[in-house]
Amino acid sequence: MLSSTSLFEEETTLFADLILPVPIPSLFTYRVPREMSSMIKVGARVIVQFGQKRVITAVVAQIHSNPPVKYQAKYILELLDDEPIVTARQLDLFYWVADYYLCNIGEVLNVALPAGLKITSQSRIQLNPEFEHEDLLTDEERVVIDEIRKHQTLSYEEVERLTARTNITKLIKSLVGKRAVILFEEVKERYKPKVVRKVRLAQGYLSNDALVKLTSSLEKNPRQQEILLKYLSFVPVYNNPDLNLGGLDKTVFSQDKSLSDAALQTLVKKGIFEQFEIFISRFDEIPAAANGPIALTEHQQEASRQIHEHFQQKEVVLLHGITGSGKTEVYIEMIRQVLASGSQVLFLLPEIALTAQIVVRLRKVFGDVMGIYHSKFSDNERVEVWKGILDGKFQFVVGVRSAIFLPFDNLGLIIVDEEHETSYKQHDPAPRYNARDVAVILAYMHKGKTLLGSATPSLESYFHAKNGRYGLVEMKERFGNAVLPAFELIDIKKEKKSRKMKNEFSSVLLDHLRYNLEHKEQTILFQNRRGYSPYLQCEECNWISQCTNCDVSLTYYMRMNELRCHYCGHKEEVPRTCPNCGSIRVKTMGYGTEKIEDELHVLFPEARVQRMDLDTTRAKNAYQQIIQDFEEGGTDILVGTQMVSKGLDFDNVSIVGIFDADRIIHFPEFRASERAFQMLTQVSGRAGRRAGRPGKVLIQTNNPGQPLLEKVVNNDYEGMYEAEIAEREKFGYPPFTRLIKVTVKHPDEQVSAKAARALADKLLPNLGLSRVLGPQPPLVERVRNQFLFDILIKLEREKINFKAAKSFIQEKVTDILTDKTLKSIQVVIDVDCL
DNA sequence: AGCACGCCGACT
DNA sequence: GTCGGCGTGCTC
Repeated sequence: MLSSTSLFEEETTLFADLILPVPIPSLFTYRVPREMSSMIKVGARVIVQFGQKRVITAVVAQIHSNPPVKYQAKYILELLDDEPIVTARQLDLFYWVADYYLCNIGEVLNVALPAGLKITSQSRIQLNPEFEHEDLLTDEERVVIDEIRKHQTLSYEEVERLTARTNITKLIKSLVGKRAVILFEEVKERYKPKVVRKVRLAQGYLSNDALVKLTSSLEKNPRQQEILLKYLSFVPVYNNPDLNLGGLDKTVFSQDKSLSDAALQTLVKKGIFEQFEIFISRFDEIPAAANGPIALTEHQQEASRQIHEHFQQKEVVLLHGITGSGKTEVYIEMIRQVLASGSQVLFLLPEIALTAQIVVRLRKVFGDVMGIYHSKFSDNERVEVWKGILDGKFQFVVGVRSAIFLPFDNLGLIIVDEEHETSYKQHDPAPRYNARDVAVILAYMHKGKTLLGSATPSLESYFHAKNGRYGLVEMKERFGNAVLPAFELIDIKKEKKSRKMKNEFSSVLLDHLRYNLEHKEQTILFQNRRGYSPYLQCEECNWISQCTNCDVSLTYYMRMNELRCHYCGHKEEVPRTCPNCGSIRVKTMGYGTEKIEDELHVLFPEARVQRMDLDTTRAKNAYQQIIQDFEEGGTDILVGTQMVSKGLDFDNVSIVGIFDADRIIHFPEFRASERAFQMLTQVSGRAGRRAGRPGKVLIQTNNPGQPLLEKVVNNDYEGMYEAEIAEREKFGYPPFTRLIKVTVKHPDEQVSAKAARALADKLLPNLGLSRVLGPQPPLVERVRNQFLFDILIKLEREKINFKAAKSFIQEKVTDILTDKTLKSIQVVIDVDCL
């Protein structure tokens, strides 16, 4: 009362609205403990109890002093960060993503934060000190109690191992009920900085005088003297006392077996040495290369000039540069300029391209101001990139799609390389965002620019560029006189008729393979299908290997001798006879990379063949290993899926062979032509990279006359674009419309169908027949025992209020989910689905 | 998403 | 009679 009221006001209780990394639409309000009030900031992480058992990390979205009226807020348990770990800009972006892609803010946070920044809570049990009635325990419970007495506490997993039962909740409940044990939560921060333990001389011993005295005083302690001498040999403080500050790594002493660790300890105890720890980076320190501008060719300079010019007016520029036109140099020049102006740069790449050569190259140019954000990195490494951006260590980040969520505060430029890549779109857990599109928004929020690059741009981007929404820059010359590869279309039908085929191989392809082997040149073979064969079939009764959980055939894997489902991961043993009729005439049908590889071994026993697909690159360094091997000439023929089409530049590849082009071209999907053109062009680009000597691309097809192949052969992107865009306009597909796919899932086909129908009926009156397609079952009707129905909604770009339409759709979905007969369905909304 | 609560079939 | 199945509803 006497003291100032302002002091009193400062003590009003604060509340914090938190974003929890769970799929719940609302924020949650917690009470800020008094001692935390002056410390807590928006964007900091806190730990809270959520529900009965869970303890989770949340991020502060708002701080205020309005106590909630309908419930009693719980206290925040702990504040993890003194400074925000999520910036205000990021929060804006998270909200934008949640809003645009129709998902919960918590789901965005969940993909944005690397796992290392989320703490885990693990339930553990300990003995209740007041436990008395031991006689009440069952034998099983007694075993658990004995074990707790031995180890103080046990985790759930440890109890599970102890009892050999699958569900231990009942057991633990019973123990709690008998007042034998107490449950508690152990909270662990996952991120551990990497530390180095060091020692250095204490202050008083730094002068030469003191050192001499010290050395002689240790005459009687030879072990300690040895340590001192060792230290001085590494850190000559008598020459330069400042060196002492950095100290010496303790491992230097521990690795030398002749030195005594005990003696070192004594020196520390005596206060002659002092111990300290430093945090070090998990990333190698690579200094940037000499900073002179790289020499751009005339074409590259021109492209660079045009990009700058467009950026005067436009937020986004599309750089359409054919394979080998030297886009990378243009990027490097751009990055360098933006960094020099003091802004940050983000360079996005599709997942597989990131491990490849371009990263090495960029690292060489930019050294350790460049951070790498990649899914094959460990949690700790990812947290280090995150923190490195926050405290200014990394000005430039090369990363995969989730890198758009990193804590930038001043982005000048985002480059999206291979912008047409579908892997920029996240499919499975929400948010189902497209990093390429989010990048444009993110750059805009930072008042920076976006540069999209591709040899085969997506129709959407090219459309925007043609219409002046984006700037368009084209690079149509191959770098350093390298010529485009020559194409040959091989008519499989003809070859079959004249019996020239050897299984999947045409005689033309075989001839070229043979030639290449003899001349020690390398070949890449492309078949966009994993496994040995996509299915097995009985020749007697036509039985086909099928997944029990999904409506797809099981792919046969010869090496593993098993059948696998590519949708749910289900595995089966290969039947020796037909499970239906018992016949032994079960044959493999169709072919994948494994079969091609296998046949190559038979056809060319001396050839060194490598396969590169999802199955051979699971291990952390497998991908790099295969590439390195190929680069060094250890492989003659590389067989692979689309993985071989991205970001690989090899000098000695003179032949690229493509199997089954027809399957890619005629895939039942409206984007098939675009995709096929992109894929075939990208793979073809792997051939003939060497100046002055054209490589050759052999495409096996049943129909060499089809227009799309003609366009691939002539490298006629423009032609493909014109033909496709006309179709898209005619049938109302992107880029003229935006697509939203609503998928209904339920284990009961009838329920699923009924719900989808009901939803479509709710949408139709307002949106109209032309905008609502379906419901129809997707290509694979059943996945993981759930029956799927898709409703595709097409919304014209300029005509329809997209935001309003989306909330209308969401409203109708909520309606359906409250219907008591249908509420058990799952609904997935995919905005801008691919 | 988890997790608790609650109501119906096969077993010590 | 219990154990355990998963449908439903809530979490500040």
